[in-house]
Amino acid sequence: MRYDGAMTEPVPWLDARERAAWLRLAAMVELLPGTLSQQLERDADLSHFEYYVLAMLSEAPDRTLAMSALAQRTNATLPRLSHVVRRLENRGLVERSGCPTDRRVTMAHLTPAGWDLVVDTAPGHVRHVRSLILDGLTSEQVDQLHEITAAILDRIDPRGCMVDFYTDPADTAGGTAAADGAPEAKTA
Amino acid sequence: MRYDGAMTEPVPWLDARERAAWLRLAAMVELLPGTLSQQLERDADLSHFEYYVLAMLSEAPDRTLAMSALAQRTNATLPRLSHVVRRLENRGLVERSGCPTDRRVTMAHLTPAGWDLVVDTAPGHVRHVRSLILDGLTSEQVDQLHEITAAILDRIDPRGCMVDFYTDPADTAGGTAAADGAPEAKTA
DNA sequence: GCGCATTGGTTGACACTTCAACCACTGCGG
DNA sequence: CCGCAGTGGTTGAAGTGTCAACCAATGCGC
Repeated sequence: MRYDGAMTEPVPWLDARERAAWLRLAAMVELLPGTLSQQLERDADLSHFEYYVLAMLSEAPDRTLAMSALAQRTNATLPRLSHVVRRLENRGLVERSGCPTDRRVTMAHLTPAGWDLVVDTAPGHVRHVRSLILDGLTSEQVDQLHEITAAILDRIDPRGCMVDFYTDPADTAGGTAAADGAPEAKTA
Repeated sequence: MRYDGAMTEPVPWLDARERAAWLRLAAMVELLPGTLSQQLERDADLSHFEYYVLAMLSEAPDRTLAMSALAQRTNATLPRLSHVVRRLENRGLVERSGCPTDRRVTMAHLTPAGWDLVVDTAPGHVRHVRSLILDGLTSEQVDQLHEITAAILDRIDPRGCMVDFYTDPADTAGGTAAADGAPEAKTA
């Protein structure tokens, strides 16, 4: 399983700048998920991923989405989503039902209780995201972060599955009032 | 467990720019760990975290570090590290031994087999990191990434535990030839 | 209309992380 | 020198993610 004993090509080692940037990125990727989940677990007994699932449903038309569509929007594999939705269903936050037109498909629907939970949880979560990420960055850095993450995602997730749902300039004018996709209160 | 029913303070919602940057960051944080581990698992049957542990040991004086020091350098909790090191020890890549001066402390030492594995694996890993992250960014963006991640880490990890070990300008001149801390071949 | 590959989704087993409890040791206050 | 709080580390149980296997339904080729 060794990589390749012979020196096939000179390895383009990282220089100090690259190394420092990469080590910090790695540290952030390691630390951020836990930090995000802590606040949500305390306030709503939800992991960040669970919140994400509920939030995406809360924004969908009819608060309903096919499992595979939901998986794309949440960057999850289908098995993972299936397990999580089952747990959320047991808590009465989500309901599953078959799709009449294509009976392979399972639709996930946000219940009123699930909606209420998202509505109650969103403000605190937005505040938390703001205080962790955005408050420490200048306006230029937010734009830079946007560009950089877009570039990296292109290479990590070639199909660009997720991520580009809310990039459409349609609502750029109105100013979407959501983090992770908080519910749009007006449509409630 | 609802967040806070009453409208205490107006929630500073995210605008379109902030939201887009945040959603991409969240997606990246979700997707990157798996992508990183895949390559290492294929080439060396190591998760990214396991590689990180071996790499940090490979750079330490005498290739040895106390468990708690190693935990800091790898952004891990002590229980997590303890489990992982036990597995690595079972594979003969690491050895544990008591510390004579403070008998509470456990020292973790990289075995020759562990060293060889890191040496063989590092080039492929560096190439992978380069192709995933750095090749898609301009030189300016690498610096921006450095600044942005530093700012975020300040807020996530107030104690700044890890991360600042290799920021010291001492070796900026020599150009450390490491990603995640690959072994410094010259010292071998 | 009959195969058959493909899609959508679920399940169970296994691996890993987290959390709380716990033990051993240190070092400080009296 | 004793008691005790704090540190360093390990362990086992419980929760979560991943992977492979599987099933049902679709729709295409013929």
